Amino acid sequence: MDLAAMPRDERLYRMRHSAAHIMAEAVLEMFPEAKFAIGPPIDSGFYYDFELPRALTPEDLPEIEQRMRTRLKSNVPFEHSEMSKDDALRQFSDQPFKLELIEGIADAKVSLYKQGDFLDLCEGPHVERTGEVPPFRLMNVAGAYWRGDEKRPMLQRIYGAMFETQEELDDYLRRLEEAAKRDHRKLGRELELFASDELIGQGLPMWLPKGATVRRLLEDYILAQERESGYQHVYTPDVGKVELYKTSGHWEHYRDAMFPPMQLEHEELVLRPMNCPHHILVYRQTLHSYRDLPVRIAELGKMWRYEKSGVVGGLSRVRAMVLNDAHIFCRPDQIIDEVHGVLRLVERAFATLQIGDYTYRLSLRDRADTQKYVQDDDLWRVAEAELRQALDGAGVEYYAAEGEAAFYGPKIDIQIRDVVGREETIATVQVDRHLPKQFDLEYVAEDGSRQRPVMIHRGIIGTLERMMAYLIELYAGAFPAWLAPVQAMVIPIADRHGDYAHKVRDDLRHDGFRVEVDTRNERMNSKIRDAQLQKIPYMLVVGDREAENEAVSVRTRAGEDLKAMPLFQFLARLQDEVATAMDPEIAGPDVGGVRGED
RNA sequence: GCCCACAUAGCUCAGUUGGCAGAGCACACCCUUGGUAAGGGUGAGGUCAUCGGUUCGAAUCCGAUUGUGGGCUCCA
Repeated sequence: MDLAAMPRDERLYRMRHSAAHIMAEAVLEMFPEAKFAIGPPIDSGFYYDFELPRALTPEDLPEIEQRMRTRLKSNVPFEHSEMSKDDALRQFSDQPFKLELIEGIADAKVSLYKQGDFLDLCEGPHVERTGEVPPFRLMNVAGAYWRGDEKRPMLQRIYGAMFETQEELDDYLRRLEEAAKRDHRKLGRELELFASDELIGQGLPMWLPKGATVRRLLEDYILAQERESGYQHVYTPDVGKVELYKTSGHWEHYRDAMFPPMQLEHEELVLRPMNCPHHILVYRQTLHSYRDLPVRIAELGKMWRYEKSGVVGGLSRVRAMVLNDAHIFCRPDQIIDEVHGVLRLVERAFATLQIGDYTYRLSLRDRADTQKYVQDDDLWRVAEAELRQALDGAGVEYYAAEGEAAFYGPKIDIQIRDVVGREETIATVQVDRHLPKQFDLEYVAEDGSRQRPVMIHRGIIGTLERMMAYLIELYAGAFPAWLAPVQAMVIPIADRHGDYAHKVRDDLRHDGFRVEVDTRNERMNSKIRDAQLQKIPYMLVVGDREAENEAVSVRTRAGEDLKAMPLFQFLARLQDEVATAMDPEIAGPDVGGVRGED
């Protein structure tokens, strides 16, 4: 079949898959004793897993690449064949991973592909000849468990990037470089947003003054939104007795991710991995009437999770985090409305934050996994139906994903992608009938009977840590004016303008803005450069002319010179900009402007 | 947790076969007082992540620990 006539996806699939085979051939040539496992195409290229006599290093990649290029030049055909399973078992008798794969095949015959002398168990399809494989680049070596199972052997995986043309490949590599530039860990240090210290520990970052300012603004924003939507905020402790988590079921289902308990005189305390049990106990403090429901209990709740040492990093994966958390206790007939309310809050917050690229995921349990999820088929079926109904009613597109549910029920997760394309959950909504039962929650119904409320777990902006990591990368560090840690830097031209510069700063601060004066003994040019690198939205240059006229000369970080204007005029402009940004319904669809600014 | 790599000044990084610890930026001081992306000079700053080993001698070689990065597994 003619490659050019195929859909792009299929063409790329064949090319990438073929490149994986060629790489396996090259690696086997270098290491005749190598055991090779599987090598599929992926989004950006391909990989292949091997068990090798020694560890590969990045220095090995050029040689493997060179051997691959030689094979491309030889332009030999990919030949398809079939053989019986018995023959295949003999053929691959010294390849344990292949043997396992063959044994897992249901058919009597297995499919194989051969290029040159290299024969691989493979369903195909491939390109016709090795010369049809386009430009590629071997990227890195990594460890990966055989069949993704941490109890099986660790193999060495080689990743390659591949696109149809050299231009596309170059473009991909350039995008990776751009992504690295806006990595929140790099910008977090450069912009003094957060830091970590060996003496504190892994996954426990400190929020520096500027990062803390942004966080506080985010907190203030979301708390205000929640108050407007009828949430009641509480404060509850970071710890609880082990007994609390035995009742909730976390101890059984979540213990591996919890910090070990602290032994006190007469009790065992644990750092909480979730806020739900505490909010349940808040609910239980009074007897609720059906008239009171829904009761919406919210908190910026700190949670502690004992994440494995290999996964923590930056702000996106930490061991102590603050979740914009809430639990809605409602009657069954209120569920759909409440879920809709949550989805509306998410959409509004995301619009304000200029988060446009997100997807809805319906996270279901893996039915085969009887350990991870509470066993109660009715509960799961009902909850799933409700979430689907809510999603359909809200008119949003979504996809279902098995094995992504909470242990007590299915979820709607709102997924975003970080700069290098890794998917992460930000917002979540979960309908839960399990915990209300565990804690014997009640409300008094119209007829005086005691009924069990349903509990909706939800987060709008997720954890402050992950949201901050995401926003740093989304904005490339150039926070919109309403969120910027410093909104304006006053730049006096000479020492004699210091008094006026401080007056400008104090006036703006008086109106609630975050303003600093650069009093260093540097030239104006140098101060502008530094304010620019700090991505401060406005630079206010003040010299003789401005001091005489109660004015400021305004320069934006985009490099635009707004010329001199009266201070009150700048103030009005800033007030207007902030108010507009914080209310996207006023702003309309065009709230952008600073996203991606570099 | 597992596989691999890495750790030198606050930051970004040099440091040759084991032989006196380096630069730029940032910081302090002095000169300079300026009009929209880096003015000049001087100076201070390091138990080369930590602990142990090999060696006449270790930033350099070996081991362990801690931390960081890329994956895997997991996950907000």
